[in-house]
Amino acid sequence: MDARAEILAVAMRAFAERGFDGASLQDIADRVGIRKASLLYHFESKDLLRLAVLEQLLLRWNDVLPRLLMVAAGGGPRIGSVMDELVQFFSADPNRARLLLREILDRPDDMRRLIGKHVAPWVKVVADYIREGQARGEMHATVDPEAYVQQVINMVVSGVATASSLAGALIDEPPVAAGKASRPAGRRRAPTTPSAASARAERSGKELLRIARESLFRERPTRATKTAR
Amino acid sequence: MDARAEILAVAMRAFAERGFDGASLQDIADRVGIRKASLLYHFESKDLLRLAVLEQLLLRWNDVLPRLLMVAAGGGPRIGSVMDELVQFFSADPNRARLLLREILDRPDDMRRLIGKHVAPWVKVVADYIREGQARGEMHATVDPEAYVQQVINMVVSGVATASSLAGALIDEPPVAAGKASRPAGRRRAPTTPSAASARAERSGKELLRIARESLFRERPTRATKTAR
DNA sequence: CCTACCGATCGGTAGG
DNA sequence: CCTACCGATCGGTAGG
Repeated sequence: MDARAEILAVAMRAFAERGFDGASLQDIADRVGIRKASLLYHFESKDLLRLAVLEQLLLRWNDVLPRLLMVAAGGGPRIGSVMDELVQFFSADPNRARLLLREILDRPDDMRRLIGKHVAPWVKVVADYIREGQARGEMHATVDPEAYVQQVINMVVSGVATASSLAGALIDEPPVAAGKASRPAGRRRAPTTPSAASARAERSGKELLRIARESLFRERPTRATKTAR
Repeated sequence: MDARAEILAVAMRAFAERGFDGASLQDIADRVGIRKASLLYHFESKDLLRLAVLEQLLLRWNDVLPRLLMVAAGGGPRIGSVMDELVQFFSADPNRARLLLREILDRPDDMRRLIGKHVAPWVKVVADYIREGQARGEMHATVDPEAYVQQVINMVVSGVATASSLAGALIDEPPVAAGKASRPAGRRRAPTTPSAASARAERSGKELLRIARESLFRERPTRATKTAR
């Protein structure tokens, strides 16, 4: 593999998991299998490495953006698809969410500029789409489009980034099947079986989508089966 | 002021703003106005200082908890008040939200335990309250109570922590009055006037409350005018 | 609470 | 891409 690409991948993980200050160049170099000085041959400084990691993340985001905007502005009446696209991007690699969140905490002013430049434009598009939906009476008139989109983005990014701690601690596994496997009665459960973690993530993700939907659309989005009245 | 209390306050700010690794004992000591060695006389190690800061945060939370649980479980039908209590706690000092978010990112396993111990119990209470509301037909039957509360907590904490970057970049100031002050036509606006920032925060916060409400209650929360059925 | 000091590690450079 | 090295800073200790 291209050395630069491998360094970027390793650095991405390191910055996302331990933070920019917590991750050392020595540590990144070790994981790549080169000397620290060699790493600094490819990236002139730690800060330039950080910027390259961010740039790479933006590039990947630009891959899914066109699809997202087509779904939003084009024919499809499914704003749910926009959400799906968003959720999938960050769920595909939770370190993307963690990295962004850390950058926002570490360098809020820089990130405000970056978000204003790379995110605000398509948020505007989605917000306009919502305004159309409001005009057609499909969406709640009380929705504040920009603020709504901001809250949804926040929910998705932060939700993915904090899922292991928040969902892991607050959500029990779903009942699954009644008493299938014999779980020893003593302790509550294993620290976290991967399957249990994903079950929690699913419950959490389903609720996220429900909240986003229910707070946007006026009626059940599924063909109304003569609700009450 | 008590030296320990002053150190805790300064350390809280430092850890929240720069992260545990990014904040140095030297820096904290300087801001307190003592020597680093003196700081380590009050707190045996940097890690114990971190734990003391976290403990202090939990103590303050325990101050508002009883009020919150009374509102939720007691007579008041206002789950909105629970939200208000939550929002107010973190808005009163955004560093509380930043610190918690950083700890979740830095030590997810530790925080999962801490949340399971100190947060899960009252989440259960609120979730039970929601189940009652569902049984009475006041709240959507599709709500997953635990997952809902988790998402709302996530929204509030992350929302407060990232407000300056996310809301700051995505939300324009509200129209306020039409063309009251003469804003020079050239640049878009000042980097961020404090009043503009708070206006954004208000729009963002209002929408957060709306989303939480609309996705929970079946009808307009105002007195049901003979609900359907 | 201070002065004085420690080994370890940090990001980064010189030179090949 | 490497070896060899740098000054600065880190958390922490000894001793008063």
